[in-house]
Amino acid sequence: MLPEILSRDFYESVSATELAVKLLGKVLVTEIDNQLTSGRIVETEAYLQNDPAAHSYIGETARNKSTFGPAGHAYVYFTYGMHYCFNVVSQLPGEAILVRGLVPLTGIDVMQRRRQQSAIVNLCNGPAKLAQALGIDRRFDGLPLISSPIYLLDDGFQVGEIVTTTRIGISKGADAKLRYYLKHNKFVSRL
DNA sequence: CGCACGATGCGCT
DNA sequence: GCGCATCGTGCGA
Repeated sequence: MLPEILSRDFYESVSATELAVKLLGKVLVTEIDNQLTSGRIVETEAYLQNDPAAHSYIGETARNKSTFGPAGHAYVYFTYGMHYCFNVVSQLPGEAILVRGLVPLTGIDVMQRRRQQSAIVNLCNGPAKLAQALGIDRRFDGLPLISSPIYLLDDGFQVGEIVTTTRIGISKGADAKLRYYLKHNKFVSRL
């Protein structure tokens, strides 16, 4: 099939956990200063309502505002004083899907330059790495994922077996199994 | 290889 | 002040 930009309905018609699974295999694209970069999503995490690990758990603030906005928009946050991470906002207020791993597809030379890293396996295997590789920063927070400079594509790719585990790098809500990744994929951030 | 830790900004208590 | 949905390096085995 011809690649299609995912429509509003894709994001609105499912729960956050379903969306986290449906995003696997889709292609994340950015176009910045005429530079096209893209990668296939192989790892996601769901952050839910009443979820102590979610940024929205404390209620709406300036930082997490985008997670309370429309589904299918970006939530980009800054952390550890140097890293950005990219999420897809889901339907219910405060819910979002963190994208943690991509297979680099287009613009690998651009990603290598942005990351100061030549090994392809190290370009997008982690949430802050893929944000840097695709040039995603604070300017992308709240943008709809429907057109340049950032959007998602369905190119008909069929995912194989999906593994479900606990989420990475959190202390509260650590036993919820809300992380999803494609089995045997080397661009997953951690096994 | 694995583990420990420092970098570094900012939102919240 | 503290702690963070991270990453890279440096050390020891």
